[in-house]
Amino acid sequence: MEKIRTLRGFRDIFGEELEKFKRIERVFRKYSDLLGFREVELPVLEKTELFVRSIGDTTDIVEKEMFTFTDVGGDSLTMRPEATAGMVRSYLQEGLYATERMTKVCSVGPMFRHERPQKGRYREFHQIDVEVFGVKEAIVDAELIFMIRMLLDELGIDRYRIEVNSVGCKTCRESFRKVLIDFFETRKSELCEDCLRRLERNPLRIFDCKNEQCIRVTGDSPLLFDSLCDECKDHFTLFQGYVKEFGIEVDINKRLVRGLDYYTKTVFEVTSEDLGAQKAFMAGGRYDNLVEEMGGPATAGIGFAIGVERLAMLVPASREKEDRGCFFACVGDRARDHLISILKACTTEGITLRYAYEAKSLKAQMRYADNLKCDFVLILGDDEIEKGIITLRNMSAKTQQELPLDPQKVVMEIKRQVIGNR
RNA sequence: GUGGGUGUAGCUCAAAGGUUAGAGCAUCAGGCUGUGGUCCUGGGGGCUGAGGGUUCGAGACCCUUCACCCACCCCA
Repeated sequence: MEKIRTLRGFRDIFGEELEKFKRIERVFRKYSDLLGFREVELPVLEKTELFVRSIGDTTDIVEKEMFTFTDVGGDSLTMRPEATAGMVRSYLQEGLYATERMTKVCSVGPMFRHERPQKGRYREFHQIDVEVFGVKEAIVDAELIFMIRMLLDELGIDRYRIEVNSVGCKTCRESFRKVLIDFFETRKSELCEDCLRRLERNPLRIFDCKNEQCIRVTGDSPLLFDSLCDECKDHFTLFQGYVKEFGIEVDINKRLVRGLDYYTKTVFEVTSEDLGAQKAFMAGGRYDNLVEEMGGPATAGIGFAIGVERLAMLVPASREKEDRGCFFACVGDRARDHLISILKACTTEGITLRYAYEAKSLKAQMRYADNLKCDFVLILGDDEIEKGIITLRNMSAKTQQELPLDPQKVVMEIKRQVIGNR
């Protein structure tokens, strides 16, 4: 019979990788709390329309990467491919725009995109998401960069670049679009097939192309950054100044563009050369029109997402020594009768107690205990029972002592030695 | 969706068309009474990803298919 395995791009996450996930979340929650973010948990499944309207119906995500199906009632439903859409929906649905002057929220969970898997890219992947609604001032843009910096520092990651850019607002982007199309029309013959398609669709994304020839062309092209309107220019200048005050170095990448339609003004990406081709592991930006476009009041917004799988690849393996607890080795049926009382006492007092469920030779049990890297082994057999004692062996010190056969006293002694071990 | 690479034991990999497909690691059991790691001995474990073909003979060669990996597109 064929083994059933996970769907393509879906994985079991466990062991060392899961430990890194947990560490990342722990560090994240520390700073999201400190900076006043409120955590929310949102549905994984939403109406398809939510994503079509927010992400943009000509983006690749919406066109070919969503897990979409029709449910029994006939509605088109979609497994969320990113977090911001749901966050905006929730902000509007819960009426937060009316009850607080600004809103800082964050969320952690799985996202789904129907893409071809590769290094650092899966169909089910995890994002940590941060959003601020109702603040148009550039100081909050810088605050998010600061937050990113604190996270990276505490996680012990130092090989990365923070790239920033401005993609302007509706007005400056529209007028620039025409300039850009005119330019590329004159150089059409030099562009690759993909870029010719981009020219029709979204010419800004030609800047993303990895083809050398195209890169040469874009080198000669006018840049959106250089034709920002005064408001957008001022916003970016302020942002830069605040970032500098935080003492954070960022690289201005005037070619940086994002794949989602809703971004305005500030955009940023954190990249690492240690990740393979998918080198961006955090990214975000401002979206000052999105809330209104989704049917809410005109409300500024900004946020970013962390790709947890990608970030985990950069997190150094933790070398914290974990407490492997104690093993109970028993010889003979009479000894087994004491198992439950000892297990109860240990568990109550916070000591991990493990033992062999099936009867085995003492040698086998010792081997097992060693295998589990237990720090202590309790040995109980007929000899001990006769004398009313139990043997406690310290595995690393290779010493052992006799204790009275009393679960409470045994547990107290182990606790005392555990503290001494540290 | 497109291109390239790889599929052999739980894991990492051998076997240049010729016996019964091997090794290391892992696992389990022994090495005289009830004591772990090192060492020694032994055991279990495989439809060689699947299906077809060529051949006296296929893990190997050919075709098909599936899976995984990497890359493109795009994105975290």
